[in-house]
Amino acid sequence: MAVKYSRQRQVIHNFLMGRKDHPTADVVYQNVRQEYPNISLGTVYRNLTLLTERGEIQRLQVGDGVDHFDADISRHCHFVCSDCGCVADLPLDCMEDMLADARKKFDGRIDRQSTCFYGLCRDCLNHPADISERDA
Amino acid sequence: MAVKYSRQRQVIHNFLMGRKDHPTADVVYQNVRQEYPNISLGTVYRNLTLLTERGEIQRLQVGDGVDHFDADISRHCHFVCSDCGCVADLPLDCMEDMLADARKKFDGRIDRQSTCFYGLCRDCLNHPADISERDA
DNA sequence: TGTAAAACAGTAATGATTCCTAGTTTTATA
DNA sequence: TATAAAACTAGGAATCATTACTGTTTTACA
Repeated sequence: MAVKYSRQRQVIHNFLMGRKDHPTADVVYQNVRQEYPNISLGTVYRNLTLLTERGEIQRLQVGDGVDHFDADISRHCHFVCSDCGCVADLPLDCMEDMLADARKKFDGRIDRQSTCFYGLCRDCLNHPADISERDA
Repeated sequence: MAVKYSRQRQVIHNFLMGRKDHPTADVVYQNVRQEYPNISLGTVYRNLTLLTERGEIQRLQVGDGVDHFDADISRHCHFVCSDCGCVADLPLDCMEDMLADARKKFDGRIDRQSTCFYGLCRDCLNHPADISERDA
């Protein structure tokens, strides 16, 4: 199935490339809709999947039940705040070594790795009041 | 909220401790039902969540859209086969170093880490016919 | 331009998980 | 042992992210 150009796909990809916060499909939809009012949510999902399959973006599953998308396809780790849910990049030098080590030890083929750290981001550490408000 | 004993919870925990393949909630349900015929799926979910919150098991989100559960709560990586979807343990020595490195570089608090490798398991590598059948 | 393939908008369907409620089990205490 | 409060259960309804379907519009190319 040849891929044809679509304005919608380009707008989606452009939007993603301008963000560093790894938005969800719905966030992409809400934002792209500002400049492209009658794009449909299905189109957003279809193109995010297509771009992912073609390796132009990557899909992140950080464990909050919603897929996030990242236009940065370099190999890097992520951090997810257990309080506010924000997702940030966390580049670590040891990723290559780890992948090599895993390939050495595992009986099978390893193609890629996904590493995610969990904790509290700086903002949530500095504003503990927000946590009690949330739990109240 | 104090935790009271429940037969269902114990059966669920026992079942998980006897498996190394990181079953999903539904697999737990289907199996536990053999010996406990009218346990409900909601009870399975509730107890898996409760056990996870109490740190007696861990929840794995490997990116197939379904939660997996692991009675082994030691720090270890996982491997997920992109073909058959099986989930296996993959212990690596470098996990401690990686966590230390992440804590050094990240401005915030890091509590835990989740690392998952993706590729083809040995069985799927050895039976490439299954792959073409699947795609056909 | 004319046409076939691919993409679209809009909406319905799916499926994992959570929520709800009335009834049951557990546990602490008398 | 009774008993009462708190926690738990079964069963089913509700939620919500994502995918599938359908008739229409774009794109690519002759």
